[in-house]
Amino acid sequence: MNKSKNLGVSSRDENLSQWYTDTVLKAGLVDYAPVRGSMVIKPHGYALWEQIQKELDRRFKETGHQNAYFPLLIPESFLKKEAEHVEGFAPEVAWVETAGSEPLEERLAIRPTSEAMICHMYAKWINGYRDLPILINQWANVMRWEKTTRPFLRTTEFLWQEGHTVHATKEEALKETLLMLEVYKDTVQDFLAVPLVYGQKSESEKFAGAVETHTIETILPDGQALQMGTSHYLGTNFAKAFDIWFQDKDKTRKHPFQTSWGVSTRLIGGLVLTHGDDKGLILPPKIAPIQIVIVPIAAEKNPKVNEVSLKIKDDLVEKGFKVTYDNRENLRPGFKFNDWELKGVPIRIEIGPRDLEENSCMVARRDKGSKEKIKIENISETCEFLKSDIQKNLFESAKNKMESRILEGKKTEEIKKAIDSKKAIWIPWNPENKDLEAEIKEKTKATIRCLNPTDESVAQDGSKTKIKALFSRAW
RNA sequence: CGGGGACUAGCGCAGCCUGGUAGCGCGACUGUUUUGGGAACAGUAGGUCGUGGGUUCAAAUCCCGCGUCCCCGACCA
Repeated sequence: MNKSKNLGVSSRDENLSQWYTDTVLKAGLVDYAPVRGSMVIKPHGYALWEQIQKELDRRFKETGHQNAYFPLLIPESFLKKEAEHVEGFAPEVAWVETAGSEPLEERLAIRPTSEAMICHMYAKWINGYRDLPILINQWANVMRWEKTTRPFLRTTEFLWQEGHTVHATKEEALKETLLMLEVYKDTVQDFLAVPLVYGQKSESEKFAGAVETHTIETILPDGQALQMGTSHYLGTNFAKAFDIWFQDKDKTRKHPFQTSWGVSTRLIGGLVLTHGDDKGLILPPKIAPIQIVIVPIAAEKNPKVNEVSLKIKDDLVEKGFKVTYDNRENLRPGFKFNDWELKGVPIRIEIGPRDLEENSCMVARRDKGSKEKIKIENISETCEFLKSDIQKNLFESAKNKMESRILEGKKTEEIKKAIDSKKAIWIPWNPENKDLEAEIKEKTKATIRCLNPTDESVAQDGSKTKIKALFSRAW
């Protein structure tokens, strides 16, 4: 690679952080905007978000949810109603205090999340059990004034979806919480090919105002965890704070049970960090906005190259592939190969005069870097195979690598060593006994990413437990 | 939010220490030859040196404030 041309990215192994910044910028996913922590999501990056949206939205609707849209601005008094909630978000909230030159009577928060606004509305809408369940999702932007920002992974403003549901019974709400975690898990693993660990959050790590938080996380190449989505069981905490009541079948007035769940553009960050290499992005075929790029060689002198390329393109489009024909005249083929590799396109077809003589073309796969000669009549079959094989290969190799970064330990003393060697580690844990969690964080910077069931073991305080905790540092 | 670094043409950088007419490479544009892993030659265009103050006859260069970014730590989808 010719780095002096400045089209390359830095080494992934040497400095993952720098590699990430280079890659998202040079692959054209984002650009920095003038306000600290804010970014432009450029077309190639936004196309990834659109793919994620499309896939999730379909699954939300299949599970009975509807989309709606709630306002951006939340009166300060609403935000204050749930004590833990306001405390959790207070440091990150941006406020609107004036309109034109007039100071507002009440400050308005730019939503850091929408529980307050949505619960206020739900209180109006819910009267009896026949009004339940309410299963609403919204696609929106939110704002959190973060201290350290990185494109996609943590930005001041970000795009996400937030589901907010209301149920007559606790069982139904708990079931919903886990159902949506399952939807996230399937989408991320199957569609983004990003392997996950998942489970419940500890008390200290859960969402401000929730009873339970369930999470999906991936362990990145540097051994650090990235939280990629959360699903919360809110119990009646918000119903009480926002005065949401319903009259049940037994004629008594009750608070309903709620959930909320969300994933954000951070998913794109996780996708990039999981699959890239020193040439740039690698996109799994299912999410790739461009699955196949066709690069013609010496087409200006050989009109037939153009003709055949376009025919192949049409055939592949007809078969349902997302195909781009790169007929830019001013660039040589070698440049185009590198350019599309940087952008992560999974399959590349090369066609030149030599191929025409043999009725063949070259087909290259981005994940392994290999290429082979294929008869033109077999192209769509080959692409069909590559589409599923690349998807499978990316997930399996990412999964193996992730698993090699997760250790099974017995004692809390093992945590430091694991963290120092860039690993995450499971430790038998008694969640009731919390002081040690803070101490471990102090000493090792590792936090509990999630809790999972395990065989009966001895916990940190010598008690018997059937729970283990995954410790790692977090991005 | 602390500690360190950066900001000069679209991109990457030199110039700053020691103040005195803004430079290099890549890219862009025009033309010709090229095209199977980042093309070659010739010509052309492109800059209020991040921003606001100060010192000076004179500031990209020295001093102070502010902004944004990067790296490393403390807090978080």
